[in-house]
Amino acid sequence: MKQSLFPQHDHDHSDCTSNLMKFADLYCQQAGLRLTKLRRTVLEKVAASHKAIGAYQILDNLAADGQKLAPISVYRSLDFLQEAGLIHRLESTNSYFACQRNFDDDLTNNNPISLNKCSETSPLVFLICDNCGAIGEVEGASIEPLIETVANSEKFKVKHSQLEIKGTCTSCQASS
Amino acid sequence: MKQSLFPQHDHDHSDCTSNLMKFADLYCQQAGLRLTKLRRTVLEKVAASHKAIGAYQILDNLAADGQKLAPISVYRSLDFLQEAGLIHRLESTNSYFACQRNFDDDLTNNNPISLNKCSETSPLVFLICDNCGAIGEVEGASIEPLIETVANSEKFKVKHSQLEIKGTCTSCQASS
DNA sequence: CTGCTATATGAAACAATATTACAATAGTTG
DNA sequence: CAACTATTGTAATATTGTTTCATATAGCAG
Ligand SMILES: [Zn+2]
Ligand SMILES: [Zn+2]
Ligand SMILES: [Zn+2]
Ligand SMILES: [Zn+2]
Repeated sequence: MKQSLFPQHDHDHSDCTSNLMKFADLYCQQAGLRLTKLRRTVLEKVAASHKAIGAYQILDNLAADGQKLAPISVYRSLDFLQEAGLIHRLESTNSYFACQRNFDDDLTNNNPISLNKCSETSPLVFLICDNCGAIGEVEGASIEPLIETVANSEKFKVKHSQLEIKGTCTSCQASS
Repeated sequence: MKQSLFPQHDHDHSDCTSNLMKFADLYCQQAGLRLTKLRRTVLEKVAASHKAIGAYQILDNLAADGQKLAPISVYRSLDFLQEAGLIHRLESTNSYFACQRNFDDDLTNNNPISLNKCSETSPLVFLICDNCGAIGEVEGASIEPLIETVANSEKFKVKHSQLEIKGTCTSCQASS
């Protein structure tokens, strides 16, 4: 059962985070990646909402928790998490959000974790609500052929692509 | 006759710039936009190559010409030029490049200038060579329906979208 | 032309984002 | 344990972009 990319503003987000963290633990373990305490904490901060968060917001956030870090520490964790495909970076706003592609299925069905689920070799497609800040991540498969076509016509060799679509999400349209 | 998005590295770029500046003058005049001396100079700097250039590079560049400006002056000009659709901003690299969509036809055929040629309401699609830095700008029309489809399925109201595709251009593949 | 007004530019300080370089510590392996 | 690699700490610095207020200039009405 397919659920909306944009959860209701008042949904119970604790489910989202617990699933996400559970997935992250399993995924890193199986991929041989070290989700250290710091990296895990940073991921929790990023995953705390469906909005994108800035590096310095995370920094302040951690400071408020009593954990005072230098910017570089946060950036290093963000780099790791991005490499791992657990978070993405919104280029247009210098901010980061947790990858929300449906790992729920894998977890609830006890499927093996798909290691390359969010590999950056497939195109990234994001719907960004400029009202509430929520991000909806779309499976990039549908634009892949189109990108191939464009690239082939120019004999351009594609390594990575990212599509950022800005506008207004359903929830925000309803409450306007 | 359609020419490649990626000109040869050794092409005569003076044609590109003179056409571009001629178009910019006409376009701004007809659109009632004021392409002031400063804005025009900044546009020349941006259009000096098919690569993207950073705001502070432009600043240094102008300083080398004896024109010492504050950052804000450059940013204001860049904002104007972007609003006018004469340049674009690469979000992933905080840099700016001149819009190269074919105005040549209009100029050589004495067609009326199409005022909304590069309106930001249509999707922007860029091919970015990570070797030589050249940008190829693709007519976004082909991905428009796809974006519509994705957005409609989520009842998302699109305002703006930008697709950045990174890889290697033909010229650079040849000389590798 | 003269003064009025809107637009554009100048100048200085500052804010936000990100990186470099090197030291210290923790984890892993033999 | 010793040696090695990966991670984190610390401090300084680089890069990118904005706020604020003052000044200049273009376009226009009288
Ligand atoms: Zn949630
Ligand atoms: Zn919203
Ligand atoms: Zn050229
Ligand atoms: Zn190239």
